[in-house]
Amino acid sequence: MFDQTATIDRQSVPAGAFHSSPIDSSHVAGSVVRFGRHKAVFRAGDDAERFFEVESGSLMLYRLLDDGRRQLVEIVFPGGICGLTASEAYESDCETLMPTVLRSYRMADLARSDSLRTRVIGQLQRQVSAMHDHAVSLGRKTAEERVCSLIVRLHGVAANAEAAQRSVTLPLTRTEIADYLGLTLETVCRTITALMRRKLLEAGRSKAEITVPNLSKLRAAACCDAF
Amino acid sequence: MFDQTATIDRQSVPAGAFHSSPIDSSHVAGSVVRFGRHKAVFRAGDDAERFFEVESGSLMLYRLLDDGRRQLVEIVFPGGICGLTASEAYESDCETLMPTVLRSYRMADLARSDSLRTRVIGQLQRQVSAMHDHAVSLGRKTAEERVCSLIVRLHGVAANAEAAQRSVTLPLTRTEIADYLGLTLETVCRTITALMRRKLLEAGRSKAEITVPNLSKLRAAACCDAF
DNA sequence: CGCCTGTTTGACGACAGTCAAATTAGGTGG
DNA sequence: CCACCTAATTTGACTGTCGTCAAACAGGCG
Repeated sequence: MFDQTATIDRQSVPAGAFHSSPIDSSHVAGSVVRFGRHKAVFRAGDDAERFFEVESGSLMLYRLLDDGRRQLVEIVFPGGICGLTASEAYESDCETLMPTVLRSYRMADLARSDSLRTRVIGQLQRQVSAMHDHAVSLGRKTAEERVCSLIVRLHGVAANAEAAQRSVTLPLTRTEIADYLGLTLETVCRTITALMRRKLLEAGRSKAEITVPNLSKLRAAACCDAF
Repeated sequence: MFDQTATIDRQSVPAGAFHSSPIDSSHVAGSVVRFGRHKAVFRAGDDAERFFEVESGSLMLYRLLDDGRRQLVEIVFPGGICGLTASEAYESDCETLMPTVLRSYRMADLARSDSLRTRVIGQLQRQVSAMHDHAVSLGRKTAEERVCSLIVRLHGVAANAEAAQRSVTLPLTRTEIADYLGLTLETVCRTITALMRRKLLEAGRSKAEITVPNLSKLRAAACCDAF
C-alpha cells in the first residue's frame, strides 16, 4: 500500500555529549531517523531491537486480526514512546501519520542511561492514562461521543502549534479515525456530518481540517472526562 | 456500597536492607497493605501520593462517567503496578477483586531507587501490551470473542495457581465482566450461556467457577491473538 | 425462613454495521 | 493547465448485534 522506505539518517552523537553527567555510565543520545507520511516504522513480529521517541510528527500503533479487522491501539505524539516491549518481537504495527522525526534507541540503552529511564517512566505514565481514556471511549461511549473526544484531544495536542486557533488538522484519514474509535468509516462520516449540521463543528478548507466554534460545547458532547 | 476500611500494616524495612547496593541512595521496600475483597484502594480525585505493587490478589481500575456508565480500564494481577500517575490526583478508582496484599510506595521513592525504577519499567511495558489487547477487544471484537478472550486470559493468569487445571475461577462478577468488556450484564450472561450450550465452556460448582474443556478451541473463539 | 444481591431469560427497539452507489479530492502525465 | 485516474469521502437503504426494560430465579447470610 505505502512505500515502506524511510529516510534513515543516523546522526552522530554531538561531540560534547560524551563529557556530560557522570551518572550515566554511557551516553545515550539515540539516532535520529526521519520518515515521510504513512511509512512503516516497524511491523508486528519484527525483532524488537529498538524503541523510539517521537521528536516531531506523529505515529499510529495498530493491531490486525486474521480476518482483516484493524484496531489502532495508540496514537503517539511528540514526546511519546513506542516500540518498548518486554517481548522478543513487536506486537503491533507502527506507521507514521505525517512526516515524522524519531529518535531511536537500542533496548539495552535503557539499562545504561538513568536519565532515559526516568524520561521513559514519565512518558509511559502519560500514555497509560491516555489509553485508559481510550478504553472508556471504546467501551462506553456512543459514536458521537467518541468522535468528539478524539477531536477534543487532537485540538489539545495541536494547541501548541496552532496557538489559540480554533482550527484542528486531523492527521488521520476517516478510515484511520474509524479504526481508532472502533467504528466503521461510514459511521465516522455520518457522525461528522451530523456534528456539522448541529454546528458543533465547521468544515475547514480541506476534509482533514475542521473548525471548532465552541470548544466547551464539543467537550460536553464528548462526555466530560479528561479529553 | 462496600466497607472502605483496609487493614493497613506498615511493616518496617528489614534491617539488612540498609546496607545493600550502593547504587540506591535510599532503600525503598514500600509498606505492605492488606485489603479484603471489594475494598477501595484509592478513588479518582484523591491526591496521588502513593502507588502500589500487587503482591497477591488482584485489582480493578475503573472510570465512571457522570451519567453512571462505568468502564474497567485495567485488571491488575500479582506483579502489576497501579496508581502511578504524573498528575496530582488519581484518575481512576481502584478496588480489590479479592483479598489482596499490596506494597505501597511514595511517588518520590521512584526517584530514589534504581531497582524500583527498573522493575516499574518492565511492568509498565507488560501492562501497556495488555491494554493494547484490551483495546482490540473493545473496539473490534464481538461479544462472544470478548468473553472468550477474557476467560483465556484469566485461565493464563491462574495457570500458576491451579496448575494444569482446566477450571478457572472468575474473580469478577457478571457486572464487572460487562464493565470490563464494554457490554451489558445481560449480554455477558447470554453469551456465557451460549458458550456452554456450544460446549466451549462448562459450568463449575459455583457461578464464579467455569471449566474450559478445550483451551485451543476457546482461544480460536477468542479470535486468535495473544490472549 | 426471608431478604438482598447477583444471575438468568425473554421481548422488543435502537444504534451502528453492511452493502451499494454517487461524489469529491488529489496526483500524474500529457 | 487540464484531463484522467484512483483513492477517499459522503450518502442512502436495509440488517443485525447488542442494549433496554422487565420479570423470574438462585444463592448467601443474618
